This record gives sequence, structure tokens and C-alpha cells, in this order.
Amino acid sequence: MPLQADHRVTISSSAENSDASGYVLEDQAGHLLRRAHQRHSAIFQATIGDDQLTPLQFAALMKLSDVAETSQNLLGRMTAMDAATMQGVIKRLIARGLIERRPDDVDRRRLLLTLSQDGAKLVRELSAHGRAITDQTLEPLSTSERETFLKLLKRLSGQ
Amino acid sequence: MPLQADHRVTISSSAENSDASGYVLEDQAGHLLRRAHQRHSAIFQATIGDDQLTPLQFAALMKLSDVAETSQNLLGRMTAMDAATMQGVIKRLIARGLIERRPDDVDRRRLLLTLSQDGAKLVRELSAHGRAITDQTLEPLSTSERETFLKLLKRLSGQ
DNA sequence: CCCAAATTGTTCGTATACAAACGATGCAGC
DNA sequence: GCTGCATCGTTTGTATACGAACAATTTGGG
Repeated sequence: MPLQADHRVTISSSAENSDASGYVLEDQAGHLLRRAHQRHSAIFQATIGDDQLTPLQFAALMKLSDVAETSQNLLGRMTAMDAATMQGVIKRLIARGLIERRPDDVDRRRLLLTLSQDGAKLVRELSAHGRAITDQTLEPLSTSERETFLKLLKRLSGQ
Repeated sequence: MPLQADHRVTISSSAENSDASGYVLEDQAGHLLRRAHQRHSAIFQATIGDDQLTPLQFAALMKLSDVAETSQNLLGRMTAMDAATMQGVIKRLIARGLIERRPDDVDRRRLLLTLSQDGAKLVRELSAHGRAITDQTLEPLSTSERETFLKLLKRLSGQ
């Protein structure tokens, strides 16, 4: 059986018969969430205005600007990062001088984190970019569709 | 200022004033997409019935069962994986004996991929699990909400 | 007072995710 | 026929993502 020209794709007989397995990748929630997330990451990278900053680092900084000081573990839980991931994100933010860390006098297992002055400054500078990123991510939707989408997405986020 | 008991969280004054920066992490599309995707990955891991299989590998297998044979590059594009990622996923699927690879006689830059017999068998066995995963991911939504959500999510996926 | 269980944070290993660079190959235009 | 550009796949490096294991510390119950 010769392969088709150009793309070299051969459709299997089950696909020709309206996909007998009933599994269309393009319709699966997981696949679509991944793609939507990838598109969001690309918008973030193009819009944030600091090519050393990643979405996770930005989330940690923004949450720290809300709470002023918190433990590393709690920051991870507030930003949906597990302990190993949090450790790496914190390490890079400290290396950039954007946050500071001190042991908790009361519970010596804990480390307490705060924004440094540079971190606070960056947060003030990039907050508007953060909102623009969300806006651009949701750009294909009308105002009421955005509301509906976010409401449903929150229910799927386990929060 | 003494830290609060238990969680050691101090709310910054901007947060007390209804979050002056206007950036609430929990309301951002990017954050919510990430959490929804994490929840999906956890459901996948718990439901797929093969703890050596990852969502990306499963997607590649399911797409290959549709198309019978295709190039590595095209498979990557059909499953939203870039070339470097695809290379790693393919390597692991070949190592498990689930797919086979041969050079394209017509265009020697290309490699052509197909499911092996073991891969085809695994696809038959796990297709239903794949549909169950999507079902469980969308479980918090009613039927009409699912339809609405997927429609909107597709628009945000760039497809 | 002791001990088991839990919590916090680090490290390791594996799997994406993707930009950038590179080599091999193909193609179109001159 | 040659060349520039594009495509394909690999490799490298960095950043998550997360399970598992470990050490240090805390806590509550016996």
C-alpha cells in the first residue's frame, strides 16, 4: 500500500469507520487543557516583559505580595506547587534577589519567605502585565463566555 | 509585629485594602488551567491502569491507532508536542516495544512510526480507560456544562 | 517521659516543555 | 549545477511536575 504523498499519513480502517474506539484525541478534556495551557505559556512569555521570569515564579511573587510573609510549604500550597517544585522555584527567585528567606523562630522546620525590595519593585512593575496576560489568554471569548468559562474551570480545578 | 499562630501568614496592607494590585492569583486563567491540568493528570494516573504510561505517551498511541502510520514530526504536530518532547516520548514508547519506527524511503529526513502488535493490543485494552478519564475529569459539570466548557476550551486552545 | 505519626524541606530520578543549535536532507530559483 | 532556505530529527540546557526517600523537628497520646 503506497503511502500518501506529502504528509505520509495512512488512516487506519478503524478511523475510516468513524473511529470505532470512540476516542478522539482532539475532543478530550486533558488534551485541550494541555493545549490551552501551552497557549497561555506562550502569551505569558511574550507579554511579561522579563524573559528570566516564568509563570510559576511570577505566581509565587504575586502571592507573596499579597501575604507579605509565609512559610515555603504554605506558599507552595497557595500556588499549587508541590514541595519539590516549590524548592526549585524558590531557589531561582532567591538567586535573582527577588525574595528573602529566614528560619521560623517558633517552628524550626519552617522557612519563612518575603519579597525583597527588588521583588516588590518587580511586582509593582509587572502586575499590569499579569492582568494583560489573562486578558489575552481569554481574548477569544466574550465577557459572558469568560465568566462562564472561569466558573466551570474553577470547578474542574478542585478549588 | 508578631506573626500569626499556626500558619505564619501575614497579610500585606495592599491585600487588606481589597488587593490594590487587582491581581488575584486564584482568578487567573493560567493558574486555573494549570490546576485543572494537574487534577486531570492525577485522574489519568489513577485510572489508566498502567503505571508506566503517561498522558503524552497515551496520546501518541491513540493518535497512531487512528492514522496507522505517520512521520514523527507530524505525530508531534497532531498531538501538540514539540520536536524535542516528541523525541523523548517516542524513545520511551520504542523502549517498551509499543511502537515501531522505520526510515521513509521517499524523504530520508523522515522517520515513520506505527503501532507494534503490543501497542495495538494496549490501545484496545485502554481505550475505555481513556474515555473514563475524560469523564471523571469533567465529572463536576453537567452534560450541558461539559458541552459549553469544551466548546470554549477549544477556542482557547488555538484549534 | 517516650514514642509513633505527622510536618517541613531537600534531594534524586524520571517525564514533560521548549528554545536554541546542529547535521542531514529536500526543494525551488537562478 | 549551485545555493539559500526550509524541513526533519537529535541534542543540550533550563524549568517545571511529582513520587519517593530521607533527615530534622513538632505534636499528641499512652
